[in-house]
Amino acid sequence: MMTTIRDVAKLAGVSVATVSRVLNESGYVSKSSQEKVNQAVKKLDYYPNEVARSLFQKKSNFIGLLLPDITNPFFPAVAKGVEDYVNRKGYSLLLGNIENNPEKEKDYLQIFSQNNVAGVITAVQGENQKFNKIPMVVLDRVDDERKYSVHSDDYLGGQLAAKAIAQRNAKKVVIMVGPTEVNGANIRLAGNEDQLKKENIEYELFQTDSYQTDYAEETAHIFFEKFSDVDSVIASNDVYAIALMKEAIKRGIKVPEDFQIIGYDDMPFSRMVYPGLSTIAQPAYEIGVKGAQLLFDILEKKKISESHIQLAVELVIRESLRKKDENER
Amino acid sequence: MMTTIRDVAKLAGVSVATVSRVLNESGYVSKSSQEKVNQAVKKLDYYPNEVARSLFQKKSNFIGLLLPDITNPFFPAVAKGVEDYVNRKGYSLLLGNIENNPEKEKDYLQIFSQNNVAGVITAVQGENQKFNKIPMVVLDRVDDERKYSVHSDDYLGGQLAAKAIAQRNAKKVVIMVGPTEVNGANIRLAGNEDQLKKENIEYELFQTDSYQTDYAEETAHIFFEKFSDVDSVIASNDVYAIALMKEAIKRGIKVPEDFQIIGYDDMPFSRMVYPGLSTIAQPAYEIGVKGAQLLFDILEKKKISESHIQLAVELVIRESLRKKDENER
DNA sequence: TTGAAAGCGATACCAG
DNA sequence: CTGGTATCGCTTTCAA
Repeated sequence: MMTTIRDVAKLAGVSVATVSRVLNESGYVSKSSQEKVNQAVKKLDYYPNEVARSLFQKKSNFIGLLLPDITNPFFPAVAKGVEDYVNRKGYSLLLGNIENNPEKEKDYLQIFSQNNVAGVITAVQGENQKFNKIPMVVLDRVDDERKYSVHSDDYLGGQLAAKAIAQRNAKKVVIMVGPTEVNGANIRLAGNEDQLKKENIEYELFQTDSYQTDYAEETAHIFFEKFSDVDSVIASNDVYAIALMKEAIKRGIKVPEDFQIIGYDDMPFSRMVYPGLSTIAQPAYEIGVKGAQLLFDILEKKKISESHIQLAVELVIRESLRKKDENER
Repeated sequence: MMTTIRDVAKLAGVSVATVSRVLNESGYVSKSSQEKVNQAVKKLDYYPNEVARSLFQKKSNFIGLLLPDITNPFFPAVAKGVEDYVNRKGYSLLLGNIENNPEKEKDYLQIFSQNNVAGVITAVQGENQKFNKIPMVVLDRVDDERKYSVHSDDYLGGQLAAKAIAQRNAKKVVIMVGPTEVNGANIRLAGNEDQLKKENIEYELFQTDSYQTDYAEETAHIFFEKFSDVDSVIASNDVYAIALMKEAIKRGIKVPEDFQIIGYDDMPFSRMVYPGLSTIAQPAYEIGVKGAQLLFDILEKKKISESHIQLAVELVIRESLRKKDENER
C-alpha cells in the first residue's frame, strides 16, 4: 500500500539505516549507496511518513496558529505572513480560530501539544501557564517579560489617531475602546487619552467587549443610539469603523462633514470603501512574518536580540476625516 | 518528561492495554480498573499522544483545508464553517493558502498525505490524480462524477445577476469573467450570457485570470482604461466589484446613476460599504459546513444521498444598482 | 561506511 | 476481564 523506508531499502539493496542517512543527509554514506537510494526513492515516488518522524523526534513540522477572528481581514493578512515564512522553513500551519472563547484556546493548545507542534504563534491572550514548554510567540503587546512578542507601536498609534481627530475641529469625541483583555487595546486607549488631554479635548468612552466582525453592525447601531450627537470617533478597529460609517450614512449623517472617524489596522478593504477610511496602519503581513521569524530563531536557538519586537505604525489619511483646521499646520 | 500511557498504567496498577481500553471505551474493562485508570489519568493530567495514535491508525485527526485566497473574505467565512463542523467531530484543520499556485497545491496535498490527514476539503481545483486515495470534497462545481462537491447554484446565480442588470436600463454592459480554471466561474458566465441574450442585451467580456484580492485595484484601473464608457457591470466577485465601484467614484462617475454594478458572493463587507453592494449571495459559512459534513459522511461510510450538493443563491439588492425600469415589474 | 536493533507512544490481537 | 507483545514507519546509537 503505502511505500515505506523498507521498500526503498529493499529496492536499493541497502539497509533502512542507510536510506535514512541519505534522506536526512546525516552520517557517512558512500556515493554509490547514495545514488542507489536516490534512484529507488524516485522510482517508488517515496515520501517519508512525517507522523513516524514526529513520533521519534517528539517534534512535528507544524506550527500552531491561534487567531481571534478569522473573519476580520486583518488576521488573514497576518496569517498569510506567518504561512509564507513557515512554508519557507518546510513547516505547515495548524489553524485555530478562537472567537473570544477561552475554552477553545485551551483546547487548541492542548491539541497542539498532543500533536508535537514545534511552536505556536498566537494573536490571542490567555493565561496558559500549562503550556509554557511550547515555544510561543504572541502577536500583541505583552506585559510578561518571559514571553516573546511582536506588536506594533500601539501607544503611538493611539496618539496619532487622537491627534488626527483633534486637529479637525472635534466637538464631541467618542473613543470606542477594544476589549479590555487585549493588551494592545489598553495601550492604544492610553495613547488616545493622553493626546486628547494634552490638546484639551473632551471625550467619552464606549466600551466594546469584542473585536468580532459578527457584532460590528449591531454595535454600530447601539453606538448611535447612545451617542446620536457624536461628531468624531476613534474606532477600535477598521471593521467597526466601517460599520459605524455605514450606520452614519444610513442615518443621513454626512461623512466626514458632520461625522468623522478614524479606524485602526488599515485592512485591505479600508481603502476600497467609500469614503475611504482614515486609519492607523499596522503592517499585518509583516507582523506575521516577524512573528514566525522570531519563533524560528527561538527554535533554532539563535541569539535573540529583541524578544519584544515593535513595528512602526502609520497614520493614513483618507476621506473619512475632515480637512485640518485652518490654524493648524 | 511527557507522561505516557505507561505512567498511567503503572500508577493505576494495570497494564497499558487496559488503560488503552478505558481511554477508547473499547473491549471489556471492570468497573474497578476503570476507576483506577481514570483517577491516574486525572492525577497525572494525562493526554494521549496523538502522533503515536496516528502512526498506528494510519489516520490523524486532521482535515486539510485548501483555500485559493485567504485574504478574500469569502474564504475565511467558508473556513469558519468547516472549522466549526470538524471541531465538533474532534478534528482540527491544516491550512493551506494556495494563491493561484498549482505547485503549492501539490505540495500541500503531499504534506497532508505524509501526515495521514483523514480527509481534505478544497476550494482549489487542480488535477490531483495522485492523491485520489485521500477522501476529498471540492467546494466548487466539478465536472468529475467521481468527486464529491458542494457548490451553490452558479448558473442560476449568473442568470439572476444578468437579469438584475438587464432590468435596469443597461446600455453598455461588461461581464467581468473569473479565472477560466474555476468551474463555477464558467457556469456563471453561461448563466450571464444566456440571460442577456434572452433579453437581447449586448455585452462585452473582460477576462481576469485571478480572484486574488491583491490584484483587485490594479484590475479595476485597467478595466476602466479599457471600458471608460461602461454603465453596467457584472463583476466576478464582491472584492472586484468593490474595487470597481471605488475606481468609478474616484473617476467622478456616479454610482449607481451612471455606473451600476452587481457582485458575487455577498461577503460580510458587501453590505458595509457605501453604496451597499448588490450581489448574488452564496452561503459561505454553510458551504463550509456542508462540505465538512459530506466529508465526514464519507469518512464514516454513511450512505451518501447526494455526492454533489447544491445550495441556493439569492439576489441581494442594495444601492449599487439603479431603480428598476418603469415598464418592468 | 554500513546494518541490526532499540526505541518513540499508542493500539489491538491473542492467550489466559 | 486482563496483560504481554507485535506493530505502525522512522531515527539513531552501537558494533562491526
